[in-house]
Amino acid sequence: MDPQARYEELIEKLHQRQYRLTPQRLALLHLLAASENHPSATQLFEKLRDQYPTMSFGTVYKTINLLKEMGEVLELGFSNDDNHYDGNKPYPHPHLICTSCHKISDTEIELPQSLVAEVSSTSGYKITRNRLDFYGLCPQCQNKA
Amino acid sequence: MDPQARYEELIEKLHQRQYRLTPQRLALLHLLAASENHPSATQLFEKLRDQYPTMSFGTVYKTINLLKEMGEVLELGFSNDDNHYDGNKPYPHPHLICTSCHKISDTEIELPQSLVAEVSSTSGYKITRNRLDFYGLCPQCQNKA
DNA sequence: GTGCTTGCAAACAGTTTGCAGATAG
DNA sequence: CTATCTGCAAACTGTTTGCAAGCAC
Repeated sequence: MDPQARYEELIEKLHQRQYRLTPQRLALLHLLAASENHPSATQLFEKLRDQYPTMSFGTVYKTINLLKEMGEVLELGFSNDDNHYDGNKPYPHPHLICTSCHKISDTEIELPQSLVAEVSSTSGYKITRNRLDFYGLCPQCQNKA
Repeated sequence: MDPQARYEELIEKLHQRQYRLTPQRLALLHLLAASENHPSATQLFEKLRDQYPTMSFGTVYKTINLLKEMGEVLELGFSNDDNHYDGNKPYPHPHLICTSCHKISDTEIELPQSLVAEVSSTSGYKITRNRLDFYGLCPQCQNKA
């Protein structure tokens, strides 16, 4: 989705729930609406601090958690690394993660729904979401080697 | 693989690298060789403490990290929850995670290799491993509802 | 004006590290 | 005998929480 349209959509959704649209929140929404690079909380914090020198991690996390509860941001959690966020496509989708430069990209393909159905029927689980990550070397890092 | 056979295989692999086979390590290997329930470090620690009251987290983690370096244990990291381990099938394979009772199970199906090939060719990545988790309600938790 | 939000600092949880004493080989 | 391992405690990192002051509405 177009980042600007997504930004306006996020504002509208916060407004509907009567959450306050502070300048700090608007700036964070703007970053998350264009988050195809899947930034971490630290990366978001650092960009926001340029505009708002008093910006704190607490504020970043509180707003992100608000959006998570609303289902409007996808959190990609890792055990070692810090979490990364996608506010443009908040629904589960597969990712490519470069093991050298650590960048996170979307894939062009989706997890086939038939596979989900097969797992559901063989296991008896009522499957609600999934997480699929591919780890490897991105084209640029292959050339560096 | 049969847990007893896997246990002996792990002992042999540590022996080959001239790591010392302390009683604490053997007990941990024994648990990990039969880890179809994907225990966390805390769960492993608690079971080990029954046999070795002086057992510490440091020891558990140090041995797990040794096995990780050797590629003999699969670590399933989560951002909120603690990490879980599989020493029986140390290679990547899809998991089912119950969102109610939080148990982790293996699936009967594998991620199709054709899908990996497709992602690799459309993205140009040299893919080395993957992670696939399905979240949902297990059959038992569906009945409780 | 009201009460949600910010900003700061302290708390928190899981994991890692450092070091002295213990022990496998 | 000696290098590695254990066990303890402190350090570390990313995230969460509590509270007083600030500001959106």
